[in-house]
Amino acid sequence: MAYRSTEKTRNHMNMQHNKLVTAAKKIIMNDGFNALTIQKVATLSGLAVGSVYKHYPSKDHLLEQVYCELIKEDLLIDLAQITVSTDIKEQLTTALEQLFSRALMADKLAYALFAEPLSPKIEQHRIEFKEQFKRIFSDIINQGITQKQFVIQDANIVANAIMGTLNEALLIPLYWQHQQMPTFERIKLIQQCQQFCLRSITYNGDN
Amino acid sequence: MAYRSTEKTRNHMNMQHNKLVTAAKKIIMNDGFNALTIQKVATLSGLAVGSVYKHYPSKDHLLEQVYCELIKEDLLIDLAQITVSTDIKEQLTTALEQLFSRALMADKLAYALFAEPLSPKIEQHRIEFKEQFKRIFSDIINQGITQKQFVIQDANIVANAIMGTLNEALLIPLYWQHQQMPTFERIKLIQQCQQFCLRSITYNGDN
DNA sequence: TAAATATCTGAATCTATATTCACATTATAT
DNA sequence: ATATAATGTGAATATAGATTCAGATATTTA
Repeated sequence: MAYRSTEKTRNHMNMQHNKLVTAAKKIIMNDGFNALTIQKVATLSGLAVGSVYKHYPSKDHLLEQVYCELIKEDLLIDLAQITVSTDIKEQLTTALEQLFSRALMADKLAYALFAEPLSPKIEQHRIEFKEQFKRIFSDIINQGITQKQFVIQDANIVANAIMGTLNEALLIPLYWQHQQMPTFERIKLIQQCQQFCLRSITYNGDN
Repeated sequence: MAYRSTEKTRNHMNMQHNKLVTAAKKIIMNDGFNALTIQKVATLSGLAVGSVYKHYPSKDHLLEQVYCELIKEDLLIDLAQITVSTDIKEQLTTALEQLFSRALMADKLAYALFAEPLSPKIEQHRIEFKEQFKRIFSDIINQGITQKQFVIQDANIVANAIMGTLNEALLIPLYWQHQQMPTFERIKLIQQCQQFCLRSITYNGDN
């Protein structure tokens, strides 16, 4: 007589949900957040417009979730990689290399996640993730300063400058070149950004 | 019998036009480009909505003009100031100081001009102005490299990194602090950003 | 002053999307 | 098989803001 959710329905629900998220991610990776409309995700995922709202109360909720998932999957820095070495300068070098190379590999997506104009709700998440990235760097920098390996300065400002370099020297140029950058040039770009940051932080940045 | 424009009408036209531009600038300085609606400029300038379109064919045209005027009035770097010294390192120091201090003095406006999300049309102007700023720096840097005063590196990438530092280390923090930064802290911030850039470019950045 | 023409006005129109909702379909439990 | 309840559907609605336009007002010239 009654009707309760069962294994089968829950499975189906999850399938639908996956289709939805997959479609949303595809749109964002190709054309960014601002290109995403409910119509498009609905069509691409094979659901109806109204069904989208069975999974998320609003577009912003959908975008929030997708934003967080994408940044965790594709851009979050692997701390284990960084602490492989105990040498603080090597740690900094690795961290910079990871941030820049991940961003450059993620192509359009990195632009969307870091630089594309977003609604305030999602911008808030971006700020929080940026804080995470920055904290990774400011921690390393402060350690280096304590160990008298790095120049004495405000580590937070430097962390901001690193994020700025990422945006303006990597993501935005790449975006305006429509991702048409050959691999060897990408590697050179990563190295130059890395060197730029290292020189400002360590006493002998030219390696 | 006929009717032709006369001194008086042209004056009136100009007055109206001024009121319009002034109102637009006021809105942008207070709340940014995205807060500007035709309704608001109309109300604030005392014109009717329809009259706005006697002066500009579209909102974007109005914004374009205002964007360019604001950046020229408030942020463009004074080249004469820079070339006061013939010492290339001093030139770089002055240029950085000018860029950062002007931005910090312009408060919300600098955020609006450099960092706020804009429509593509206006973004194009922003890119052009940024190119101007960058060229000022890359020229100085290339000179310094030729004179063996600066580290050998791609000056364009460095110029981008400087713009990035401006955005992430100055404008955005200031914006999120709602411009509540005491003067002495602003000066410290400018100096730190300046030092950060100098260290990456010159051989002895700590002055 | 009247004819001719320009400018002014703001309500009505247009556009692009997000969101809702009445109805249709599907699944469950008996 | 049927009653009950969830889920699916997409046309209709809501919203915000840019743009237009028919009529009102103002200015010029004769």
